[in-house]
Amino acid sequence: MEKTKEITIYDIADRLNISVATVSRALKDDPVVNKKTKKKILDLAEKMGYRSNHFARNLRNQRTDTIGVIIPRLNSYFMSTVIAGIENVANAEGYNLIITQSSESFEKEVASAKTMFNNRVDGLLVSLAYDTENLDHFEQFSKKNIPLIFFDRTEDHNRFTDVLIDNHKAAYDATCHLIEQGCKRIVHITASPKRNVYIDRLSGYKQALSDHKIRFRNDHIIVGNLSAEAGEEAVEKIIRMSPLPDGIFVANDNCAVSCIISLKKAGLRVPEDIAVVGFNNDPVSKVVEPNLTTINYPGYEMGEMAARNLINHLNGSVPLHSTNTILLRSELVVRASSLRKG
Amino acid sequence: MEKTKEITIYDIADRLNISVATVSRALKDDPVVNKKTKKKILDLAEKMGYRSNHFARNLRNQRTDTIGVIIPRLNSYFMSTVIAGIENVANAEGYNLIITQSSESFEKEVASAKTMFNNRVDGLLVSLAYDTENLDHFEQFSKKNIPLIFFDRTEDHNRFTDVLIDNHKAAYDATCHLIEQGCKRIVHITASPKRNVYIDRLSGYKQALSDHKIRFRNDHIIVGNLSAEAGEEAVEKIIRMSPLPDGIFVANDNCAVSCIISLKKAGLRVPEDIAVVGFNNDPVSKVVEPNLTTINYPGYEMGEMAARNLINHLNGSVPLHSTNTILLRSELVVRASSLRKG
DNA sequence: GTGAAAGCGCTAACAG
DNA sequence: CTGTTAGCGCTTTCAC
Repeated sequence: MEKTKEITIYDIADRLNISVATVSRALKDDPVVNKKTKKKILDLAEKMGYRSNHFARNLRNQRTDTIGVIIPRLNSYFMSTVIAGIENVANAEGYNLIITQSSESFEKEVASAKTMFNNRVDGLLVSLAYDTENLDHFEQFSKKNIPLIFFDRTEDHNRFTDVLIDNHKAAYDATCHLIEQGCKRIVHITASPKRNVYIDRLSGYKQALSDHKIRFRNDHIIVGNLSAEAGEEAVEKIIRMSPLPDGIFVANDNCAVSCIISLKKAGLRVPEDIAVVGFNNDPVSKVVEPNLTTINYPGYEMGEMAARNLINHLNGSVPLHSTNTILLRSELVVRASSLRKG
Repeated sequence: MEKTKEITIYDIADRLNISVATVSRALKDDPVVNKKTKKKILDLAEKMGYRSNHFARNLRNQRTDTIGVIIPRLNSYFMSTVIAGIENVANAEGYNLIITQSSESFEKEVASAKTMFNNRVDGLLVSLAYDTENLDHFEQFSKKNIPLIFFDRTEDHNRFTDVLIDNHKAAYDATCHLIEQGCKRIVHITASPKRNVYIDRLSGYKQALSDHKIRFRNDHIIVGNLSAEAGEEAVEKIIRMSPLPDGIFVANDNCAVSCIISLKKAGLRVPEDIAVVGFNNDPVSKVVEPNLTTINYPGYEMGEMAARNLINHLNGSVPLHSTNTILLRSELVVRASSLRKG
């Protein structure tokens, strides 16, 4: 695995009989260097195949131009678009991304945080694992004033910035929509309310019921992991309920789609017997029949926003802790799976 | 953005009145260090919040423990699973990932390659952009003996390793299946055959026709970008063909699903009037009605395989250029969209 | 405008 | 088993 020798600024300096200081300056386009000298240096550097050594530079500069990203899983359309948004902004600003997946495990998240810390990322973007219960593993960043932004999945705190949608309101809107469509017995399928997103969606759901004088029933909450399998299991429970529910609000699209498929298999009509609303606006919502009513969740924008904000912190143009929560707009997208009127 | 001072091995050495060399050794768990000394060092390091400086280390070691990944886009289920596979192996082996998207643009891919080069990745995993026409931008890696592996999307060459499925055979199987189901006029929807995957799928399609004595017709090839929109446009063309085709083999699932939806809108029955087969086994293939027959494409395994292979090269346990092509198994998954018999 | 030189933090001879 | 020391390649004062 031997590599051919790297060209350094010393090689260039030698060949040109000038000092490394001048070469270093020329390479950074320092205006203090004589134009002709600069041109000579740049030309020779090109010709010799010089590339700057990031480590030497980082060692001096104490920065890495790297942003760390910790996400639960890279397996949803939503997360892909978030990453795409982050990548887009970060690359344009000359930052690299280091991405790790916590696989929804608190332990792996702690390990990831450590990796990021040791790699001295300049800043960190995090969407929390499902069962993360405290943020102690991020204290090290806050101690060193390394900016950290949570997106989508967060946790109560008052030290970092969050980029979110208003999950409470989105869930409220979704539930109200079902009620307006005539639903009176609405089941909510969600994940165990440890994470903000599920807590807030649940509270929005409850609020909508309460505002419409519908009594909240605990047995109308079905908790699972929001997978396709969870959807099937939930439907099994639902069809055994009496009286039969007439609406389902599911906290993500994949599970909602699975519910629709299972309901149909069970001989129920969607939306006539049971209306369904999902969450995320995954492309699959336009494939399932009937098409799924859902909440449009701006993943790409969320990624861009989180990255932009982080980089603003890094550039010092925005002081740390100046922003606490950035809310992105989301909206209900009504499709056939919930339309029982007009 | 001031950071609190970092602890270095010098600080530890000072406090313990020993040399930095010993500290350095202890930190790497060098067996040559006295056990008691080692324990003292490790304890103090922990207590002082020491973290090793990767740059200083890299500067010395000339390696980064970083693997670069260049992909066209992070927006498909397939690509997400590939990345998950790569990430899994890389993390387990102590490597970090730097990921960039070429956004299907040759220019961005060249820029990405340069970024990777300047970041001195130890190795590189690449899936080529759609319109990449030459591999000149990867020559720099090969010159420096930096191992480079292409996965999925590749290009003729004889210098790097490829990790692939047998696209020709998969397409052959898919087409034969349609023929066995009684299809005689099979349209193939694909992307412009610049990339191996599309070239090979086309050739598999042709071979299947020829083996069944069906004449190849140029107007049965519809070229687009395999998006959902491309699917709609393709169907518009198809329904104007006379005689009407009775089978469609689409080079990816998203587009195939869009075709099914459009065909149904046009009043055609799938599979009775037109049978459809896709490619990738994206989860959406089990949502569309009828469920989509497709090729199961092992993305996660492909990612793992590519990463594992690269790391073997890096560890020197496998000499560079020792393997040229790794073929992964793929298979036809028959579902309702193509079943016209039995 | 340019140069000399002191590190940034770590590792690996080499010497003891 | 431990210490001394010379760099890895670059940036940045401080002189000139």
